[in-house]
Amino acid sequence: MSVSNCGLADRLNKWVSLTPAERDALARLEDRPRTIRRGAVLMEEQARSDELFVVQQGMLMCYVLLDDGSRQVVRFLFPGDLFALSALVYARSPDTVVAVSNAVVCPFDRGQIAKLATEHPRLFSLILVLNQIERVITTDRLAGLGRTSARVRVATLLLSLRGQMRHAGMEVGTSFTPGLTQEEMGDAIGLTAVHVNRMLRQLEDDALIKREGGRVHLLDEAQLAREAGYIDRFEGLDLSWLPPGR
Amino acid sequence: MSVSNCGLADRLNKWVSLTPAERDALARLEDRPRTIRRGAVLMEEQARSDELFVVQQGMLMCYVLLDDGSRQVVRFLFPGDLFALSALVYARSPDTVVAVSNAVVCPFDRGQIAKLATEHPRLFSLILVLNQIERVITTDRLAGLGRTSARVRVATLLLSLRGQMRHAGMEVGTSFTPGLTQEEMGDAIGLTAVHVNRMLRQLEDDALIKREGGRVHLLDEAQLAREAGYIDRFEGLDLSWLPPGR
DNA sequence: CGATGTTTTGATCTTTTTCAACCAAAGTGG
DNA sequence: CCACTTTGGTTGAAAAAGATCAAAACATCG
Repeated sequence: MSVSNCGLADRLNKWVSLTPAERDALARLEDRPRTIRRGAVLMEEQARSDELFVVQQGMLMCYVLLDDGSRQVVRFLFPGDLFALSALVYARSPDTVVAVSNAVVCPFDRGQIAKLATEHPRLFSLILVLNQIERVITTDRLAGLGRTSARVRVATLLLSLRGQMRHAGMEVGTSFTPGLTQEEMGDAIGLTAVHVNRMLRQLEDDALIKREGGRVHLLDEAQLAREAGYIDRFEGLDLSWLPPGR
Repeated sequence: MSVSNCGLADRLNKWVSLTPAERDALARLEDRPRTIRRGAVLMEEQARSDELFVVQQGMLMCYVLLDDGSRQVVRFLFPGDLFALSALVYARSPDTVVAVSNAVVCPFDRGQIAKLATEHPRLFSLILVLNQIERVITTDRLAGLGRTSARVRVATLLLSLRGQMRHAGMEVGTSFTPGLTQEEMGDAIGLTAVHVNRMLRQLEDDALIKREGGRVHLLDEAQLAREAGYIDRFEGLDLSWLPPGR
């Protein structure tokens, strides 16, 4: 059981050393794995739902549709990510979740969270920590959309996708496969597919990246990160305040 | 003590009926009120800090500065809001916090949160709930920045500022005082001050709003909300899963 | 009253979108 | 296995949205 299935436990165990009871509790969140195929919609915006999920394998994305038909991708999900936590607050999902690649997700009941809250204060605290990290990442993206150029947004997207994959335990070196169409990229960073294409070409002409097939090579990572002002929000955490594990 | 000081307890008490012990615990978070003057910087981006805060009175904003000197306001704070929760994860603040009006805030230690986690599971759960609401609001803003026009963004800003004020227990009817310069508004919605001005004028010419002094009247709220696709994220919560209070 | 900061307006410039066409790769059905 | 459709990528030209620059009008506050 405890072999790396790339779920939540492995993610958390990098930060604290989980007790056997805690491992058990986490395992219970992931005891109903569900396989979904690329392109499948896991949850529709506005649909009733009271389940939360852990991603175990693959890549998914969350988006909202605006009145004029345009789409905004609000988040990409990778193994170890929790999602649909909004079910803790709203009866209807605020966004649509779709699988970008084949994937495995594990639904679990809201009641499990209440149980964690009373029986495993440290685990529950870690969920708050995850939430907090996400919030900071989302505000980084907010600043990117509000105040940076198309070129910088594309560079940032590449860096952050790779960063997320790395943190999810996928093997990624200086080259990786985003697995997104240029349209999807554009919807994530507020650009048209056409303009994403031009910016990718520009980055390639400037010898910052190289593309072949679906693969992207980051040729000058330092320069990219400098231009993008990219900060890895999974680095340098300080969790010394956490209550003891049970 | 329990008279409405517009702090966290009053906010939470609208959703659940707090036990005496819970009220006590919350009161302890707010036992060191600090008064700050309009314009004062409460916390600098990148500064070390391990305190969290509750807003008791007034209005503050959080922003980040980008490399090119531009600014993005990421959040406005009102009475009852928690902030600097990022201190639970990072040793350095990701953003700058400044008072937009004279204000009263209450700092408290990270350890208090750990204590809540073990002793008051329901309160701790409610903090997660607050966090979740914020996250959804932030993604709404993300979609706004990525995919909506300047006019819509200005309309949304007005509606959401008023919404936040109302939820903080301030008296606001169809007219209210944003208390922001047009530059600050622009920095919140990714526009220049000049363009904010033009959009405000346009909304006024279309008889959707009226301005006098610092006051804004929402003349046709229904139409504004329709154009903006505005959703009040403090409405319609479902907190039935919460563990019992202690 | 002078000094400073904010709002307003016009003119011009830049960035990004829109529209349209074409191409390559990958499926699909016969 | 081959036409055929579909999907995604690429490029150019024109249009639109918003930014930038500059100046003047207003406010506010010592």
